Order: sequence, then C-alpha cells, then structure tokens
Amino acid sequence: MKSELSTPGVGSRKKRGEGHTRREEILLAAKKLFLREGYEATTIRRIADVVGVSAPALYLYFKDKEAIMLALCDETFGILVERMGKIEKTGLPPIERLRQCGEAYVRFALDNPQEYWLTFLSGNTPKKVKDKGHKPEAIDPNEPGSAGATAFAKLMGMFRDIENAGMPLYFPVDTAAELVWMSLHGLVAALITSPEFPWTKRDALISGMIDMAVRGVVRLP
Amino acid sequence: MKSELSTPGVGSRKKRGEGHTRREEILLAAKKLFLREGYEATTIRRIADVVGVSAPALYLYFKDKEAIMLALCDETFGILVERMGKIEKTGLPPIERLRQCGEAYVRFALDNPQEYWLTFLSGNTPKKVKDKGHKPEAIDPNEPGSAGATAFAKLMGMFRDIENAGMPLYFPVDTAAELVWMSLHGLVAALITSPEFPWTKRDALISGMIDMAVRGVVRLP
DNA sequence: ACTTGTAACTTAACGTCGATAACTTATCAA
DNA sequence: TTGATAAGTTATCGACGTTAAGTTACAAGT
Repeated sequence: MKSELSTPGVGSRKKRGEGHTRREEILLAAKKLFLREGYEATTIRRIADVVGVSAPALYLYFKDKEAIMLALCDETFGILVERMGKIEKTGLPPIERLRQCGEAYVRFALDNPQEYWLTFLSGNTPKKVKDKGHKPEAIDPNEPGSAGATAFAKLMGMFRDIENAGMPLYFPVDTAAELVWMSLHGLVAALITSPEFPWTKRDALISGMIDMAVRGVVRLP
Repeated sequence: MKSELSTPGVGSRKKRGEGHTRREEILLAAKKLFLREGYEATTIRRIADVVGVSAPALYLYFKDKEAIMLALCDETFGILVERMGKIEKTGLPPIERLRQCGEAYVRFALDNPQEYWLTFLSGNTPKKVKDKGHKPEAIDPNEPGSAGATAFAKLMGMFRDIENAGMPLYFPVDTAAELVWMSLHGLVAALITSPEFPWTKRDALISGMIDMAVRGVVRLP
C-alpha cells in the first residue's frame, strides 16, 4: 500500500528537489532527455543521473522505461485535448472550427514529435496506446493512453456539425473523419520521421493539406 | 578489394546453401526474422544462427545491422518501382494513371507492411533510407536506399503530365505531389500501425482517399 | 528510549545487445 | 610446397534494461 496519505506528499526523504516529488522529478528529467536525444537514445541510467539517484531507483516509481514515456505522452496529449476544447467553444462556423482544429492538431504534433511518434507511429509501443489510441467509443479518460482518443473524438464530432449545418459530405461522417485525420496524420508522420528532407515550405504544406482535405471531403457551395 | 571476379561467386567455401552466396543467405534469413519478429527484436546473433555461422561473420558482408535492413528495403521497393513503371507505360489518361499508381502504392504498402514500416515509419531506421527515401532529385538508382526515391519521382512526373494535359492544379507540382503522397502515406501508416482498429471498410478508405486527394489537388472541369 | 516496520534508496550483478580485435582455417594461384 | 588471401572463429568490450539483495532514514508504538 502506498501511504501518501499521512501528511500528503511531504512525508518522504526529499533530499533534493524540495518543491517536487521524486516522480515528478523523474518525469521532468526524462522529458528533457527524450526531447533532446530521442527515446531510444535516452537511457535509464542517464535519466537517473540527471535526477541525482541511482538507476534502479526509477523502478520504484515506474514499471519500466515505457511506463515513463507513457506517462509523458498522457501529460502531453492532455494539452492537445485542452486546446481543441477551446476551439470547440468558439462560436465560429463549423468548417472554420474544423480548419482550426486541424491546424492545432498538426502544430501540436510537430511541437511534440517524440510523444506523437511513440503514440501513433512506433509499432512496438505499448499495446494500450495503439489499441485505444483514437477509438471514438468507450473512452475512459482516466486510463493512460486515452488522451489521444479524446482528441480524435472531438475531430469527429465536428464533421457531424458540418453536416448538420447543411453542407453535405462526399463520405459518411465516420469515413470522412478517418480520411481527414489520416491525411493530417500522414503530413505529420512525414515531417516527423523525415524532418531533414527538403520538403516544400512547411506552412504551405500544413495549410495546403487542410485545404485539400476540406475540398476533398465536404461539398462546397 | 572484393574479388568476386575470378570464377564468379563460386570460389568461396560454400559449406551450406549451395545455390546461394553467403550474402544472399544472410539477407534471406534476416528478412524472415525481420518480418516475423520486427527490426528491434531481431538480433545479429539470431540471424547468424539461422544462417549457420557465427555472429561476427555477418560483419564481413554488411557494415552493421542497419546495412542489412537497408539492402532488404531496396530489394522490396524495387518491386514497387517495377509495378509503377508498368502503369506509366499504359496509354491511359494521366489522371487515371495517377489513380492507378496511388492504388498500387497503397496495395504494395499493405502487402509489405514490415518493409514499409521500416522504411517510412520506424524512427530508428537508417538515416539513409529516410534522407533519400523519396528525394525527387539527384537519384542514383544503383545506390542503396534510392528505390523508394524512384517511386516518388514517378508519382511526381505524373502531376506534370496532368498539368500539361490542361488540368490546372491548386498547388505547384512539387507541393501537390508531396500532399498526395502524404495523404496516402497517412492512410497506409494508420492501417499498418493499427490494423486491429475498427476502421470503416478498408477498400472504401483506399478509393476514398484517392478521390479526396485528386479532388483536393486538381481542378476538375 | 528502544524496538520495529517500512519507504526510499544503494551496490552488485545478470543476461543480452551490437560491435571489434585477434587468431585460425580453407582454398587456390604461383 | 608455399604463402597470400578470403572466410571464418573465439574471446571480449562496453552499454543497455532490469532484478536481487542489502542498507539507511525516519515515524510510530510500546
């Protein structure tokens, strides 16, 4: 039993980072290293060094290396859900909300390439992330790996709004959502896994992909 | 200097696979293991075991583990280039050729998911594959890692044909090619990394994505 | 005040990985 | 027969993720 109950969170040893718990310190150090060096290149020992403890100490707080990254992914995708929630709440016409959400999604992914790669690209990632990665149904928002799912669900709801606003789609809503998400996903995947490739201007690709997807999916007047 | 020149290929020891050279045996064994277990899970020692030699022996034929995979990717993507070449040679209208090439590309990727993942999705893939993976310029077809490049170049040439046939594009040719490739890439990536996800009908997604991309990129009369 | 329990560590080590160095054997041209 | 060379081998390196087992700090119970 974890006894974070008596004098909550202040009971421990707390030699180092006075303001944080060990768990938070580990996540902070791991995030810094994952972002700078990449997932594979970041070693458990290196994280432990930065935190200032021995390597096995990390296993007191996380089951294994994957669990550390998983926790970071959740943390990060929470931000995306938050951002998309804000856009949803604006009173903009639904098609404009779709555009903004699409752009937000892409920007977010490019700002967090490691987390995005681990969640959606890496094949040998924890099954949980992939299985529940963007399932529109049966989401438990408190389970790790489901933040991305919530984001996808929001995108999908937007297509219903567009149709309800009187603009017909070339596809059923679920197919339309999948196609648009996949095209944005492809853009992001390419830019992330081959950032050094001489793509044409990045901003043009982003807005271009959104234009292409919208024009290809919704019948404009 | 490699002296495969005197009595070509038959000079060696040749204890085992009589019909093959060691190099081919290694590639065969590696391919089997990569496809069954994945890149990371396949070890040098395991490949060597299957071939029937010691692990360091592999380093006589390949610089490192990456080089083995690079050779395999090239081999596979050669088939794709071949298929797309056939489609190119048909006298079909350019937009129909584009559609068929797009479909061929997707089908190929879904038929060879492991190779596709290794070449375009896996983050720890050899830099060369990513760098030269689909570069439209400066292609040396005899250098490893350029087969995918040739395929992309073919796709790009098709857009020039479309424009020359009098159908204007919403984007410059290079951007158009990148966008269409990226959207197909996204479709493929999603289906490969999350095959168990309840996507709407697969064939509908493929033809739907092609329709969406074409409608989004080329101004139809 | 002294024991006891336990959370939070440590050091040591295991097994495996990719890769290299250094030695050995087989083959064949001279 | 020799001796160069191709084609291996065994032994080993350093680094990895992870586990086992021992140690220290500290709060509560008596």
